[in-house]
Amino acid sequence: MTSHRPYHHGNLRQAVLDRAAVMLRDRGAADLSLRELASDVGVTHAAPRRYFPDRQALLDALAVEGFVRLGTRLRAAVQAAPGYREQVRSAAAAYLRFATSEANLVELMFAHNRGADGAAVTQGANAAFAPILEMFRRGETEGLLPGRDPERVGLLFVATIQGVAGLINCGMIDADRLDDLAADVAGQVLGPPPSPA
Amino acid sequence: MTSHRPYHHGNLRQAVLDRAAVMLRDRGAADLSLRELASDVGVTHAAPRRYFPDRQALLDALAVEGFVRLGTRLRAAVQAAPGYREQVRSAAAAYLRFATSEANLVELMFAHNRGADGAAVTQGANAAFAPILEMFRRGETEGLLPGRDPERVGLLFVATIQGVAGLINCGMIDADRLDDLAADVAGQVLGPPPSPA
DNA sequence: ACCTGAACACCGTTCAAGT
DNA sequence: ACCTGAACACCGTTCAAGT
Repeated sequence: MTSHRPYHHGNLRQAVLDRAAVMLRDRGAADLSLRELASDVGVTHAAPRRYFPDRQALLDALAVEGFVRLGTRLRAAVQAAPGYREQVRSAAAAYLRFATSEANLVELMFAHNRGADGAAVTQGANAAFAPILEMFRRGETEGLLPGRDPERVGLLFVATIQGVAGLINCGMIDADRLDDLAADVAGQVLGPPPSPA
Repeated sequence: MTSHRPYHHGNLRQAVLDRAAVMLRDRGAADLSLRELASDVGVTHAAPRRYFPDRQALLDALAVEGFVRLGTRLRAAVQAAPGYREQVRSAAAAYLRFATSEANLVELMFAHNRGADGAAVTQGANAAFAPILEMFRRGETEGLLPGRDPERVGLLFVATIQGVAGLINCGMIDADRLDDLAADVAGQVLGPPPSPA
């Protein structure tokens, strides 16, 4: 009960960010209050302003963190799968799992009203999608993408999977079709399977 | 200058909704203030509450209106194109044009935190996508979708095109690739073109 | 350098009261 | 039935002042 405590012990920026991530997941970006955040972390309402000049800066920082996490998941999903075709499906499933379990975060990550350094978010997004791009580039060198630009395929893959995630999150697709749809998306970009019949 | 005016002359609900649509387009859903809206329309802040029990109800109503407009555009785009393949590309292009010119509205339409009667939004979405579904059902009966479920194709089509729109709106794809990408998406769901070479 | 505390203008929501 | 006006608890943002 040491009263009149000094300032803040550790890293205030990260403490605010961590608490904000919880608040975002539970209640969404619209309900994210800087004052409540500061109070939760044990600091006055104006203190976080040293690290986040305004509310949007905090939201952007959360989006950047989200893309870091997504990139890690995607890289792991690709590495864990044995062959090219399985990698595409694994990446799709990992993306859908992340996007549906962190719906509020993903909505923020792809929001189009950003703050002064919104470029950092776009840069984070590109970094997160790097494993996807590398995967399709490998597919090209292995001759599995006949006559197709791997960048274009990667772009459509990301768009499709993000679109599916959005339709699931806003209630237009049943969530239990997740793995089913991941395979569908993979099949669409890859073309028909080799010879299942 | 007739002072001390009576209540409100016309349809307050629609007046608020119309003004809100402008505010949404210009500044986004986060900046939409019921008090400012009421003031703009010439009524006290509590008056709109008769028609929109809370802020979210207004946002949901805007989303429903958005889906009505989108459905009209999609139906027109399909009807204006001569053949099946052109219809798919035309619908894709129309969707992308709508989604990029009304970025804030589309973001709201696909938001996943909705109010008490969020089911009305989902219902509006399904109605808007009906022309797409009908288009692919026709494609099936004409034998142009060999061995594929038209509902599934329609779902992936909408997801992909909505995903592309999202990537454009958040700055991850150049907007000038719009028609190019529309053709790409159409090509992806339709398979390779008949015999262009 | 980092945080406090007061102040400003705004917000959504509620509700008794007016016409 | 429809709207007003006051009240409540909350916001983001600013800034002089403290340590």
